[in-house]
Amino acid sequence: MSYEELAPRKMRILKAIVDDYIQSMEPVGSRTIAKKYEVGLSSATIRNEMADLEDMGYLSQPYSSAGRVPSDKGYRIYVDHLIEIDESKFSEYNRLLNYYEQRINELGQIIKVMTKLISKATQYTSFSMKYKTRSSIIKACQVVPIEKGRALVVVVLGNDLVRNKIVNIDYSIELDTIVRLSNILDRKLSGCRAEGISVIIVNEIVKESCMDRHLILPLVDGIIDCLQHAEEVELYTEGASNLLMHPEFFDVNRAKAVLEVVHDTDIVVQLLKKSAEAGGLMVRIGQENDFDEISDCSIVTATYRINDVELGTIGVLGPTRMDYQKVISSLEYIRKKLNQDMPHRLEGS
Amino acid sequence: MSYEELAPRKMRILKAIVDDYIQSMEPVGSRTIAKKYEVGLSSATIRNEMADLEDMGYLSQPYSSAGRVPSDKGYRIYVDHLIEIDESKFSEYNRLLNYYEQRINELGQIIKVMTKLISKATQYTSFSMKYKTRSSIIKACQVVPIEKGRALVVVVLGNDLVRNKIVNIDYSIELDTIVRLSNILDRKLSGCRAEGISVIIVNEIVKESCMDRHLILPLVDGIIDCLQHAEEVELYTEGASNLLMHPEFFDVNRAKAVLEVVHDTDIVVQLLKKSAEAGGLMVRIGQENDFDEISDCSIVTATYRINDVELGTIGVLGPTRMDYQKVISSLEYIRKKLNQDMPHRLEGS
DNA sequence: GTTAGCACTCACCTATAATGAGTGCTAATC
DNA sequence: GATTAGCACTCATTATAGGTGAGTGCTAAC
Repeated sequence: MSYEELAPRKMRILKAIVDDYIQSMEPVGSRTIAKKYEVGLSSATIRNEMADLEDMGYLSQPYSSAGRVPSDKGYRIYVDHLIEIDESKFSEYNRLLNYYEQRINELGQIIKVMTKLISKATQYTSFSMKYKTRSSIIKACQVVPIEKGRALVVVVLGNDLVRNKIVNIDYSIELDTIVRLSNILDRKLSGCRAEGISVIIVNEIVKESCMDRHLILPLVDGIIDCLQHAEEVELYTEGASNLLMHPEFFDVNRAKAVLEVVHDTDIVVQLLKKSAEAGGLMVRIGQENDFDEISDCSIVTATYRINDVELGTIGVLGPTRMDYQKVISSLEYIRKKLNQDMPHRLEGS
Repeated sequence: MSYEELAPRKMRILKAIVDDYIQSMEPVGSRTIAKKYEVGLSSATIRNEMADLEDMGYLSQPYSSAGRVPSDKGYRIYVDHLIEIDESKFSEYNRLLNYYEQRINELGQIIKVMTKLISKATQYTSFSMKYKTRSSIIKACQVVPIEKGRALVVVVLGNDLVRNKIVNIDYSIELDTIVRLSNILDRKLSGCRAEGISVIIVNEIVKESCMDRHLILPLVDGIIDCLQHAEEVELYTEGASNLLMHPEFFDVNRAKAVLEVVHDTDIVVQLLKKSAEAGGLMVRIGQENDFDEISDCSIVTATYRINDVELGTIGVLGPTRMDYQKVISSLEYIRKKLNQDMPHRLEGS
């Protein structure tokens, strides 16, 4: 969709309307704009401009003599051209972040904390998603004997994520055989990409171990299982009930529909993944969302990368009448923060 | 609290009132009882009995000329003495359960599925909690080398739960040293209870490995870390938004307060743990709950054990006006089901 | 001990009127 | 030609008042 250029004055008025409506949720009238915002114009002139903006589809009127309300198209132009990102206000994040700093020991944890902060600060619902691994190179793998007939397969993946699975093995296999096997598997498979475990490699393992194929297969299957699970994502939701604070969800049915989406892991992951594809920041407004249940909601997502390694995606879901400025600024702020903090963290522990 | 004995007729009337109110949420009048329920009495007589029941605190009146509503005390006597558990209706569970049966591969999974079914069937919110491990005997432990200076500690616990942690080790340690160390650790610590890793054992390990103490300590610390995390619980929530379907939560503020509790992992765990202490089935009605936010809610919890091994706790949260009969029957049904299914599962995979 | 009858209470519903924020249009002004 | 002031009109929202009915407590009769 391309948007015709709008005269600067129309832009100013549109911005004022959206700003006001975001704050009050009341249809905003021409007099309000004339009084509260510094557009040196009378209400009558503004009235005319508003009529134009409505004709162009940026505003709409709930009923004939009410004020104007931004349409999805209006929000879109607001988000694309009228927002002023202001990161100066987020010192609160810093304070809270420092508090957590010391106890953060895992890569994903920092994003989790951010998610919590965002939901607190914005009063919307926020999500964070992290691929359990993306660069699924096998860094190391090992077989741990548990007891006769059973062993644990452990795989360490490219980004230090660990996956494991208990497998049943032949009763006849002795403990030290497992240790030997474990070393062979580790040597053969380390460095492999997930999809690179070919039959050829398995054959080599069989040959080198001098053992029967059917004794080894359960172990290899276990390893492959670990890798498949590795494509899973970890989802973290914060502040779902915040949505109930916003008047648009005072109606129980609306609220229920939205909360069902919020609690549906599959849908949320789908939504966040879209952002990852697009890369960087993404705003989907109202009907632009694929799901009808949230056609009166907006989603802002940001996917963070360092050295082309995808760290995760953070998303915020709120009513279409969302404080885009605050949300977008927050996510941008976090991007800076991550770029600043993560590199040393990545080489560090 | 001890409750005075109630005359059988009063009991019958009380049951009728609670049954009706649970279904309709409307204050129930004497005429309704006389017509809909088979107590061969006139409305006037019932009126007198109701007045008595109100005096005794089992009922209350929203306003002077309205019907009666059960009080917490009324629900209590209903739950304790008037419920008929009927498990015949839950064939639906069976059908759904069979569908999932094949894909259940983990111990806790079956409880998760049950949780989902319950929330669907009852239209309330349900939880399941599982200790990540309770019998924290070390079944096996192993050190997996990842790369120079780093290794992965893996601990398999009594109930087949696996925990792991990446630790930094001295740069000078060679790969085969780790393998040797791993075997020593496994031999020395297998069979240990979590709290039984004494300094003596560590000293033995140091001696046998002929290595410096400070080289080994990071590994031992890693193992201990794994065990400490083992006391954590896993919580699973299903159907949070179901609560919004019940009229008592049409008010946004009530709904928000309750949903906040539902989403607060710590509080929910606390609630469910209480049940574990009490053992078996537990019903907490309205004000009996420790948290004000849910003083208009009831919680039914059931902790399941087999051979004194705690499998987990399932809980249902809904409005005080809850279909206790259905909820309690469901949880009892599941207890039967678990006793039937789990034993072979436990020895099996 | 039980029941029928009756006056009384009080939430809830409905209709109507009053209010006021906001508009579109027209004519006067810069 | 663009801007503004003025005015009649629209329509959601709020307040008020009367009517309705479910349910009670009490009394007297069975």
